[in-house]
Amino acid sequence: MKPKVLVILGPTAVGKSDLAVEIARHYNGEVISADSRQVYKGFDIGTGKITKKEMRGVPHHLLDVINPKKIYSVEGWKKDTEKAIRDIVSRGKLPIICGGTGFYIQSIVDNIVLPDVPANPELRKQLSLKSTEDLFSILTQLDPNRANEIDQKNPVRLIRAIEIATALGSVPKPTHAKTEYEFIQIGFSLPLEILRVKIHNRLLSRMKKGMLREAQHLHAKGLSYKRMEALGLEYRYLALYLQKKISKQDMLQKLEIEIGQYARRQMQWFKRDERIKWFEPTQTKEIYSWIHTTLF
RNA sequence: GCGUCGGUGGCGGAGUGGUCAAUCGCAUUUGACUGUAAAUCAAACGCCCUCGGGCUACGAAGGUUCGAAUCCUUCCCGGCGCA
Repeated sequence: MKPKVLVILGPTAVGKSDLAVEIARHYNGEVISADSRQVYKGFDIGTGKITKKEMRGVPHHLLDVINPKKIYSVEGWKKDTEKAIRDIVSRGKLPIICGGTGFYIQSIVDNIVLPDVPANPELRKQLSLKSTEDLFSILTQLDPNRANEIDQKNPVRLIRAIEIATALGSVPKPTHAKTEYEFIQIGFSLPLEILRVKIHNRLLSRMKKGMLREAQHLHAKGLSYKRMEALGLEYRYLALYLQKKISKQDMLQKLEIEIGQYARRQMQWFKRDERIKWFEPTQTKEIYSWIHTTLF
């Protein structure tokens, strides 16, 4: 029988992290974070990273694994996570993946094998100057099949596809390898209106906790505003505010909206995976009984 | 009270006689997702039916005109200036 891995997912602000700790304590588990921003060192308050105290003795993996100046992505996360799972299982404990980055989660659950083409900064820089139309026609020449399926107006996708096609001659179809684990996915959700209220309150509390200072500090230590903007949400708007490009009020207002939109996008992603068993975070009893029967 | 500028769709804000259900931005909704995924991107968005069309709309009411968001009159509301 394959070892089981529990996956706890859901949109931002539903309260995944706390529940993950609870469940980990209950089932002798360790948590692996599936959050594309919490991997960065120093991104604490703005990402709502769990604190040592909140971990309550439960080991957490994939937090603070890299300097934010460096680019981290699915590939790295997947490799690191595979390693963490192996390690946790070998010690007879239950791995619990917890996070809201759908793509990361899917990469491990479906064991997506992505083409092994490292980023080509030189090429990316060059391509980033081109219009989407140009990018599309370049891709069409390199790999008409991929061009046929790709989102023609999405520069990020186009650039990556060109990057792969340049290295490999064409863009191979992604394959799904067999997994050595059985993933059990449980999702937490709440109606958007409620999520928005929680987001509002959380934003204020993050401000009180010194999110602004955190951003200032990161910049003082050499993290460019440009990079912060690229990372999105909190750090993007904090950076804009610190550069005096927007007012504080604007920052808070826009952030609240954008985080809500982000939550929507997360749900959009998760929605299509029918294997996910959904709960509202308050249904503790049901959650535990379901986990119990699926786990054993 | 007088003068003046203005009142446009959920909001901001174009449009100043026809081609306007009304540019655009935002919000909202729906959706995409092959190494940036908190990123990136798309569609819809007055109401009613199927393309096409019909209906109701640009503060209110009248009027001018073949035709008005656009011109005129009165009224209501807001900003500013003078009292």
